[in-house]
Amino acid sequence: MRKDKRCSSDMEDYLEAILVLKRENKVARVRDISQLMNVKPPSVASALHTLSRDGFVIHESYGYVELTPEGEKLAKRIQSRHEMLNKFLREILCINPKIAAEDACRMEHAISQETSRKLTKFLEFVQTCPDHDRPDWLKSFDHYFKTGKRLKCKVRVLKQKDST
Amino acid sequence: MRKDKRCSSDMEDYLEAILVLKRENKVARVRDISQLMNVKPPSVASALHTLSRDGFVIHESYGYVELTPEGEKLAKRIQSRHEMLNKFLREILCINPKIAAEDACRMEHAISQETSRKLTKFLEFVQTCPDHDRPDWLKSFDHYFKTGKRLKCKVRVLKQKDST
DNA sequence: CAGATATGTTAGATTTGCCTAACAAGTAAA
DNA sequence: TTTACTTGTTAGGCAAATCTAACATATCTG
Repeated sequence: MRKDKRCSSDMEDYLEAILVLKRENKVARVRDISQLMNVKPPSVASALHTLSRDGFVIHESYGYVELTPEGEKLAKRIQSRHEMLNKFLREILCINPKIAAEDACRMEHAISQETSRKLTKFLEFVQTCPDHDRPDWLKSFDHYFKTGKRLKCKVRVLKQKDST
Repeated sequence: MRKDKRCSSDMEDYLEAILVLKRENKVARVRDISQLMNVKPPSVASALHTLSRDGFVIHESYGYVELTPEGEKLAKRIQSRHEMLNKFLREILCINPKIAAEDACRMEHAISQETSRKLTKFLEFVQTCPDHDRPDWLKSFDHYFKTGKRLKCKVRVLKQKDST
């Protein structure tokens, strides 16, 4: 099995932007990418050249930008990491949304597949928690974060039945 | 209050390496930095120039490398993030140590102060958990990760006393 | 102390990604 | 259809970070 092709964080960001634009507008154009990413059009042109050379996009002069299967796969991976990290930061750590978004943007390029998978599972675990709202320990963490003090832990009582 | 001076992730890595070397060997030399960071000595020289220009290190030709107070403060901040992330990845997510180390290395440059603080608190919370070993929900997460199935949750029983 | 070895520096090339300025192509409207 | 406007491309430059090759300094050892 051939290994996944790789690219720089910067190029990953371009792929992600292209995916977003195609979802929102059906097509991705140089101008839109440029605006979304806060770079000038020539930077986009240059990036597209690189991404095209490496087989992640198809782009003919003055045309729309298309993702290759390889490019789409990578873009989707990046984007799902982005969303997952965002959720983790906001819902578990209660980071303010603006900062969470910025952090997720950078972290998505920093984490391994293993960490990505584990974090995803972690979120799933918390979200499918039998508690109607946030699980008990997460509320307890909130309190700990705000006050530095630990709520009395109900679980403790139960656990003691195992020890004599 | 003046804002903290900033530098690139690459330069942050140099600062961190210098701090590590000073801790281990009392002094930091170009060669050691070069070996620790897997770059060639001229790259170190060039980085030291930059860091020196920006007030993070003091380095006279052929001498040891010293951190300025500013540089030391930043280096310590990076390093504590590094350790914190490492711990989080290993102890909460049970990532294999080698991968955890690599991820921590990259993530330390990606997270904001807010995320850093919250994660630190989160770790503290787990580690000061009344359970003798790992808190209940963490064991439960392990099981969830391995099997995809949720253990019956003892807490649930207790919580029900609050309803109705 | 003098040569050999290790360490550090300088010069200059390369890569990546960004920019501005100038030009080219497409689109819309008079 | 010809002019004006928008969009895209090319050329060329800059900054960061890396490298190799060549040179300089320091240190060790006979």
